[in-house]
Amino acid sequence: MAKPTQPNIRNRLLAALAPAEFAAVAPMLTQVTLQLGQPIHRAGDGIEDVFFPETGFISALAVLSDGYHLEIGLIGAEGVAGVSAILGSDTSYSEAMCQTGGVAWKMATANLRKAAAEQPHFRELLLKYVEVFHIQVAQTAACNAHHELGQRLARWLLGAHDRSGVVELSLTQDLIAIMLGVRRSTVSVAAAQLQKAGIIRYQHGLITIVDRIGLENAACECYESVAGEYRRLFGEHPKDLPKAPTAA
Amino acid sequence: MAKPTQPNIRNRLLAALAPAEFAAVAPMLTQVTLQLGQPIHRAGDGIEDVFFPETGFISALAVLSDGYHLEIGLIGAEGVAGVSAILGSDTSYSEAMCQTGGVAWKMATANLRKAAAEQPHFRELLLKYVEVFHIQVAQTAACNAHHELGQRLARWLLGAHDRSGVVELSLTQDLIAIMLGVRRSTVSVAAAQLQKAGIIRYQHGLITIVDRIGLENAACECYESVAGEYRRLFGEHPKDLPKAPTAA
DNA sequence: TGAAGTTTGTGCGGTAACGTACAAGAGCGA
DNA sequence: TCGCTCTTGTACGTTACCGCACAAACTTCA
Repeated sequence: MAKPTQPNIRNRLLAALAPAEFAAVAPMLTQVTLQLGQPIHRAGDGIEDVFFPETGFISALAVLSDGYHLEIGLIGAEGVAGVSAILGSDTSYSEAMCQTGGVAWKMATANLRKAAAEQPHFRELLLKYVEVFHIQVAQTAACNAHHELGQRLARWLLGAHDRSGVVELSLTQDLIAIMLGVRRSTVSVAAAQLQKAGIIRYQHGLITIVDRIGLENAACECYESVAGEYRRLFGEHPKDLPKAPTAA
Repeated sequence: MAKPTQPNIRNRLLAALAPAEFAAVAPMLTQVTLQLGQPIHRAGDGIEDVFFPETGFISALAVLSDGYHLEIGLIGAEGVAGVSAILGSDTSYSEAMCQTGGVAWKMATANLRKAAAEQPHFRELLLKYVEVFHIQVAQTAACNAHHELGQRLARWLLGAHDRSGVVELSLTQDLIAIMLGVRRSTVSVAAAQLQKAGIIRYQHGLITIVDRIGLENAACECYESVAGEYRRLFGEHPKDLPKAPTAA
């Protein structure tokens, strides 16, 4: 249970490795459970381990000195938390926090570097992931400046749906407001509109995605644009994209 | 004139190389002149060459489908335009455009990869630069969402000052408005306030920084926070930072 | 079943920036 | 020197979101 076998791996970076590469990397992985709200990395602190999520997702957050938080990227089974370590840095510039309960593979930073040095394909994959994550952050910057909250909320829920794989998300509007960098009451209004349109349903910390297509239509282009980059990373066709299931 | 000698190099990434490494890299460099407004990379196009600025600076821009532009990062002599190529991608996700006349060293992407593979210190330096650039983008995302335009304008002017090294910047308010993702008239109001405070002076496409310290005080924390990361990249002490000169 | 804590709805004055329009000033070329 | 173009100032109604406050609804647990 503590050590992975590749057929059971859901993290797509690890799953994309050739069997020989995976065999070399597997002993460095330890399965850990992530709790809702658990801090993964703290801004300015050292990165001891990186995390390859299996289920659930992790938010990367920029933190300003007045305590303001803003999500800059979501990390799920398609990625890894701790891109700074991949690039050779010892400290995390962003805060990383688990937004759902979940399971992840933990790897010590020193092992990550060793593996990246010895497995060229692994290194290339990690760097390409860094690039797509970078694109996600850049798109988020433009999105925050230009798109309305309703669209951004829809976009965020789509990202959370993709990464969690479930239609019922344990999320308060308060938490979402922090992620999107707006007032909680502003989220409340935008969420009410989505609910009125029959796209989502929610009560008391539980959001249900009822109409995935409707949610995609309500979101800005930023969702599809970033999702396309992730598909490209894993060599998927632009069409025939596998979609997470939708509630009745 | 077409080939560099290291003592004359102003680009700090190239200047930081050991003499032997530089000797290996130098034959790959060609000096080019950049014109104001010249596109360096186009979003979605291939990256044929990367550019190490010597003088002047380049903006990286996110572009949305409605034509909206927003600057996500500034690149001057401390960096290189074309981070995607460093990470192994063939296409640029962002638009890069020269904002001032200037000179840069051009290097073919294939040569960049060859050099990075053969010169480990060069590769490490490039990846660490990518990380700091990433920090800059993330900080900009939070800044756009949270700080007022007056502060953001001051921050942007400081970045332009640092990278150009001159106090007289040939920049219209129209261009600055695009960079900051706001109306031109909004920039006009914010710029007038800075001028009234005696911090800058401007007329018809020429902005002069009169009071550098005043500008730093008018800017949000984001300037200092990112500038500190760049100092760290080049191993400078947090204090004793070299400042560009200020107009009388 | 009652109390306490959490989550959400709603209202309201305030404000930064939008969107647009027009006028005035500055520089450039004929 | 006269116009044309580029750049900047300014105005004004509109809007999205802030900042805050309070009530209502739901959940949990004693």
